[in-house]
Amino acid sequence: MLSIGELSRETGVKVPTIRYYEQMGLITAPERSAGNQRRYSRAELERLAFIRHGRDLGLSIEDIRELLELSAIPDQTCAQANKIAADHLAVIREKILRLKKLEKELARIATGCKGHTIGECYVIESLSNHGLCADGH
Amino acid sequence: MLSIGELSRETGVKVPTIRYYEQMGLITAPERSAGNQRRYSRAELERLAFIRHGRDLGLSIEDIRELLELSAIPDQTCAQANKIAADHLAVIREKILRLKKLEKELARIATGCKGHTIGECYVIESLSNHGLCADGH
DNA sequence: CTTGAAGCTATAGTGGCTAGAGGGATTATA
DNA sequence: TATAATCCCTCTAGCCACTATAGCTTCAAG
Ligand SMILES: [Zn+2]
Ligand SMILES: [Zn+2]
Ligand SMILES: [Zn+2]
Ligand SMILES: [Zn+2]
Repeated sequence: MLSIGELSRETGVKVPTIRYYEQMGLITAPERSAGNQRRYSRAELERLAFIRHGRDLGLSIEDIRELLELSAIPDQTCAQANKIAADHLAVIREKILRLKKLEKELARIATGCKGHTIGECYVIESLSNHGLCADGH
Repeated sequence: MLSIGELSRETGVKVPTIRYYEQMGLITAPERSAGNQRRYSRAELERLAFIRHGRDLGLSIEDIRELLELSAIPDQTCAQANKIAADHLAVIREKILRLKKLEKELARIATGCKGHTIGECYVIESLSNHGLCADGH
């Protein structure tokens, strides 16, 4: 049996976050010690590691909740699990595209200032005037 | 003089967001009509457009607040404005790098499932086992 | 003068945590 | 066994940048 601190160290999930996940119903309330402290089993550690991995991959809590529910039914079709992964990949790709556009614009803005005062500053001018931007963002 | 709705249409900033910016002190409380409704001048429209452009470029409210304060002092050096832009560019580039790693991992996960049931699902397996991941994320 | 859109304030909710206050439990050492 | 250090408990509030709702008032067009 692990204390919440040990579980935290083993999974890399911070202690208040573990309690938060319990409150959100992502993990069930564990056993308690005689003095009312949480005590976790190995199965609970694995579940938390699954959650952590999902979060590290950028999945939302709700996606993870659904994947956890699915993973409890080994005989069911995995179409929905595949869809969650595919949808999330699409979201990440869109984010990358958006950020690349921003990067282009910001690289121009951040390197374009040849002046020395605010009155001549290309950064300030660029923010005042979206017409200087190449892409629509 | 513009009503808050007209200002919203002209800048693309939603009405509740304009009120929120006022509350945050990013824009000053405008004149009011006889019936207590907000009335904006062209100068206020330009200030809001500046804010909107900053947000579209991903700057934080605090960065924008600082840039607005700087822009009021045309004779001062613009070093700080340039720094805000450069720092933000660096943040965006880091985000892109992180998302590209995620994309790689997710592309593998989302396209790797050859099974049909949860029990054989590569998505579920990948989440359970970080060892399958190439990069540390 | 009526109607419907638009505006007002105040409060609470979003996601995913994180921080702090004010205590109780456990464990290691003396 | 005493004590001190560390850990853990609950509860509440805060973070960011909005967004939504409720219950009301004002405005502009016909
Ligand atoms: Zn400059
Ligand atoms: Zn622009
Ligand atoms: Zn599958
Ligand atoms: Zn991994």
